[in-house]
Amino acid sequence: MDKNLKRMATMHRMQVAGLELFYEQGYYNTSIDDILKSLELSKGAFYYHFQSKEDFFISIIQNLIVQKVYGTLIEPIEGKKNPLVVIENSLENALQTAEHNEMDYGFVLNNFLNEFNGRNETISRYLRDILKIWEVNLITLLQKGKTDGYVARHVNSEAVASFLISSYMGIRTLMVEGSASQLRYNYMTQLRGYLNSLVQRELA
Amino acid sequence: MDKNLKRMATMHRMQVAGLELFYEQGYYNTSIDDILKSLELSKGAFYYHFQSKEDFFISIIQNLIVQKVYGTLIEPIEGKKNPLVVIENSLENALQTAEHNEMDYGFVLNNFLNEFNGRNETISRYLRDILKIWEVNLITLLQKGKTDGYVARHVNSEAVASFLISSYMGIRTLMVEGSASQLRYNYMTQLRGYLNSLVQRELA
DNA sequence: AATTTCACCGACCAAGTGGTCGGTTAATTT
DNA sequence: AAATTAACCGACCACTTGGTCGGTGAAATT
Repeated sequence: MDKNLKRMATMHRMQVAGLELFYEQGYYNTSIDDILKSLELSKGAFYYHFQSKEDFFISIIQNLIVQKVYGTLIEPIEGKKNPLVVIENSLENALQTAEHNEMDYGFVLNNFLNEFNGRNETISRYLRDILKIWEVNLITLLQKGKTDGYVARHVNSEAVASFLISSYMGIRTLMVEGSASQLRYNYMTQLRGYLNSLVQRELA
Repeated sequence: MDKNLKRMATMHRMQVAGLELFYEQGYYNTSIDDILKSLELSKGAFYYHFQSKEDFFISIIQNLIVQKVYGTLIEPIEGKKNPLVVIENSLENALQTAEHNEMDYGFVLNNFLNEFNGRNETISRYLRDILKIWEVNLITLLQKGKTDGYVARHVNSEAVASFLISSYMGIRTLMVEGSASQLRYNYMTQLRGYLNSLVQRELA
């Protein structure tokens, strides 16, 4: 049991350091030695715990990236009342967190998706699955919003979800270059305008 | 003169092959040898024409990427009449082109921006400059649209431009994973809804 | 005809790359 | 106390990387 704890602790340390470097420098541009150097661990330790660099990255996806996306984008919208308000708040919070992170390199999922798209199908699938979960949650929430009278009937929930995800991924990339606060503010004004067009109006 | 022609021709061949491979596999994941192999040229030829891999990529940006972005996104909107219609058409056309490209790996600018963000400041700047040109053109167009009575006065042109760019970059990333046609269609419906909220309404 | 220049060749280099493997050490089991 | 095992070390391997450099043949200059 104590053994298992140590094992888990070391693996976790590696995963955390790995995600940080992969996120900062990219997967292909980060060597296993880079990660090990920052931890003062050896190749032996790495290959004792993980089968390969790819296997290592997949474990990072499953253990860290999934939770990250869940925590910031999915849990905050689960089973809440007014979808449009909830979505607006979740995105605003996510952007604010990013803005205050001085080492921001963009939306984790988007960056890795971009790096692996068409180059590593296995990893791409894992990443796309997470995005899919977000998408499904958005769609479900919007549909429920219709029956609850918050969202207009004519709204195409799938299309709205894609549009929201797209715009969020894009603005996160733009924010990396600086003037994040201004971009966030402008983005939110436009997002509010867009969301407003989906509101179920009172019948006259 | 004839010499210069040959020089230019070889450089151009390298740049075209380079862009193709960098776009497909990423910059860091593509070696100079990869490019040379596809051209049956040698290292000597490469370093005769270019100083380094980075120098080579910068020349690709200036000679190919700039034109690409200009042709698909900037020229189609320059000096036209109704901004909202023009923008809608330019984005729809760009998405259609991407959709019919069977080897689509996303929006060139977005992909490279992602790969170099925070890792190579020199290259990042070149890429951001191109994006900036697009942005400025959008803003100018929207402002002119206000004086021409197409765009509502209250509209924040900068914010709209950022929002449009964001959403476009995002949808292009999503389209890589497949079902491009459905995504494009859905995106366009939402975009139209959004653009519609910017229209200058007739005064009653 | 002799010389210089252009465009290119390809062997070579140091510095990495992901991955292997025979140890070692401290803690558990027996 | 002896044997086993989990966790880790670090030298090593084959291979790839970006980049260098002394050539070479054909074309242009002289």
